[in-house]
Amino acid sequence: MSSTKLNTREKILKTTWALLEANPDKPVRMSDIAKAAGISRQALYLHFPARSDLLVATARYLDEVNQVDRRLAASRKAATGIGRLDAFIEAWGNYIPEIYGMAKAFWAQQSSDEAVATAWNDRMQAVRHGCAAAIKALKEDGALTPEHPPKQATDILWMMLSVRNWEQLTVECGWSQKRYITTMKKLARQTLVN
Amino acid sequence: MSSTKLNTREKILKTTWALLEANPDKPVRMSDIAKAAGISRQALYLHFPARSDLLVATARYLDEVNQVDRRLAASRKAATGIGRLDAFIEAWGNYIPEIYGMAKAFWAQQSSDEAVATAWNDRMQAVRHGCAAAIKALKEDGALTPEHPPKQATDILWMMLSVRNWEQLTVECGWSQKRYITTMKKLARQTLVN
DNA sequence: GTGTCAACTTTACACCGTGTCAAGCAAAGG
DNA sequence: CCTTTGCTTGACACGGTGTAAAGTTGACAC
Repeated sequence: MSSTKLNTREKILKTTWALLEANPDKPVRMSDIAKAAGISRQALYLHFPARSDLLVATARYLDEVNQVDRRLAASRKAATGIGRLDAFIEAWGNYIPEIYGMAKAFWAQQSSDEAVATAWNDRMQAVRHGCAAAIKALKEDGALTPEHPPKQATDILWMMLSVRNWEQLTVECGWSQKRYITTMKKLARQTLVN
Repeated sequence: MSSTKLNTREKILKTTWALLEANPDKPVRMSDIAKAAGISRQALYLHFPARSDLLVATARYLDEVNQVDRRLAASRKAATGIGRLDAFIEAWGNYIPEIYGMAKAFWAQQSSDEAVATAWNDRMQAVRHGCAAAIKALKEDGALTPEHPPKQATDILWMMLSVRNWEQLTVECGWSQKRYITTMKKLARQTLVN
């Protein structure tokens, strides 16, 4: 069988993610992975030159499992107006909570290698891109009014707290972050039932 | 001088944070810290039995620097209504962005020790507590209407994305997370200018 | 002065996880 | 039968953490 190597590689990736998922708090050692996959530690290095390569490959492997390409495509070619929002929720709704779990597990791996961080940033960026595209599309549909409407103070607080995590999304949506927060503060004062 | 040891300890903590801040992407080694502080590596272990202890101590040290206690107190005993929001913004406004930078630097240290993770979780929790208290207080003041008002789709998307990060806050504010998202989706459909 | 104690120094080393090197082995396929 | 492929075992170098032991310096007590 010439596909033995491919099978082993697949098995390694599967096992790696299984271990990461099972221990989202502790770094998983190469020897642990080898043992769980039923192969020698050296065979691991035969397939992946370094631990960081294995981690990056596992991240890519998860893209397939989670059909990220399909989601990206789906959220791009969605209908208009309310249909767009439905499509967006359908495409990303269950993936967004999951990707946080994955990020946590990879974070715990403590790889100092930049490739691992980059690979993961790319994945988070894909989600942000998807969200930004959806918002933009809704805006173009006229489903959103261009000005910020009055908001409740809770909303403003939520946004102040979340804007840091999603600063890239803010930029992609064409909102200046600083100005955004300032506006939020101002609106908070205006809209409070004082 | 009997305060030599205290001075050295202070110097170590200061140096450690300086190095963390300077390299928020790379783990800082004990030898690096010792060198920067102008002492031997062993002196470090004399003050802090392990690297994780030093990291935890540095986190606590930052609490003092950032006057977290004062902020917590200030956001608790604030005025009512609009004054509360002002007090909240004054107390936490500049700290919240900063704490993300700190978290990043500590995250990069790749300490597998649970104490470090716990220490940092506690700090993030303190911020969440502060926010939750402010929101609750505003609610009690009657500054917020009890029902969710109509929202723009952007708001809902923001919240859907941020709710994961701040699930604890959701709980503390007495909101069920699942129900929150469901409500958000429903409101999104209702309020879209379709 | 002498002695003592505390803070720190230097040197050396054990441990652990990553990554490497070398030699061997079993099975598929010409 | 012989070669190639995909693995095996065993040994080891390296770097960073943490430990152990003996030596040095300076402040203060008597």
